[in-house]
Amino acid sequence: MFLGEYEYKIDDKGRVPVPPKFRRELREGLVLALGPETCIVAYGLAEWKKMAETLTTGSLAPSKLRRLGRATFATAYSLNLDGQGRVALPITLREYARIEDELVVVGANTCFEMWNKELWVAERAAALEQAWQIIEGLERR
Amino acid sequence: MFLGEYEYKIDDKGRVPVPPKFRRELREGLVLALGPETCIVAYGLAEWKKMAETLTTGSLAPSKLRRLGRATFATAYSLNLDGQGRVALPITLREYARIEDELVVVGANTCFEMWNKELWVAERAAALEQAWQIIEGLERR
DNA sequence: GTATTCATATTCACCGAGGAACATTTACTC
DNA sequence: GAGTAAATGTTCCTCGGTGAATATGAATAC
Repeated sequence: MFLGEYEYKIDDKGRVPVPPKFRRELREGLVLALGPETCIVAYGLAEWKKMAETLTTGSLAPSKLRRLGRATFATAYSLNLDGQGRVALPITLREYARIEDELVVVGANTCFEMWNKELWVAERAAALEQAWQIIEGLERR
Repeated sequence: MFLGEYEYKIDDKGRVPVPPKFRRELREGLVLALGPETCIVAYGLAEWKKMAETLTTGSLAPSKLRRLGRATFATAYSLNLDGQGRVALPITLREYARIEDELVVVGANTCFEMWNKELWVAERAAALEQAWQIIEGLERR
C-alpha cells in the first residue's frame, strides 16, 4: 500500500531514493513503466505480474494486443533497489516524464508515481479540484 | 519476463548481444522465428514448446494445420547463446526483418523481438499511439 | 593423398559503462 | 547532546560490448 508524497533530488547518476515506507514491498524488485500522464509508474513485482496477466488475457484483436504489449513491455524496466534504498531511473523514462533534478514520489495505493515537481503541483491541484466536485455531486443526491 | 529496449550493433559475423537481463531465461536455448510484423521473435525454449503445443492442439483442419506447421517450424531456428551471451542470426531471418547493422532488441513479456532500428521507431510510435487511444476509450465510460 | 584456401565457429583481450559497496552529512528523535 | 536513520556523494570493481585472433572443418586444387 503506497501512500503519501515525497520530494527528492536525483543524483548525477540518475538515482532516486524510494520512500522508506515503500521499500518493504519492493524487496522482490520493482517495474518502472510509462505513466498514463507525464510521469513514471512503479509497481512491485507481484503487482506488475498481475497487471501483465490481465492485459494479455484481454479480449482485443491479436494485432492490437501485440501493439499494446509492445507499448507496455518495451517501455518498462525491471529493476532493484540498491543497498541505500535507491533506484536508478532509465534515461528514456526520465525524458518521458520530463524529470530533470527534482522529482516527487507519489503513492497511488497499489503502485506509485514519479513526477516532475512542477507538473505534479499542477496535477495535484487539478486532481483535488475534481475530487471536490465529485464529492459535491454525491452530496447533492 | 522480458522488458525494455536495447540497441546493438551486429558484428561482421552476424552475431548480436542478448541483453544480460534476458540471458538467465535462455540458458536452455532459444528459438528464433519470423515475427508477425517485420521483425524476428525470440522465445526461450520452454516458452516455445508451450507455443508449439497450443498451435498443434488447435482445432484446425489437418491440412491447414500441416501448412501452418510448415510455415512455423521450417522458418524457425533453435540456437544457443555463445560464451559471451551472443546469438548468431540466420541470414534468412535477418533479411526478413531487414536488419543490416543496427538493431533494437525489444522485450515483449513472454518473448522478445529484434527490429531494424528505423522500423522499430515507427512501430513504437504507432504502438504508443494505440495504447493511449485504448486507455482513453476506457476512461470515457 | 596431401596441401592450401576459404568459411565457420569458438575463444581471447581490451575498454568503457554500470552496478555494488563504502563513506559522509543531514535531519530527526529520544 | 547523543544516537539513529535516511539522504546524498564517492570510489571501486565487476560485467558486458566490441573488435580481433585462433582453432576447426569443409572444399578445392595440385
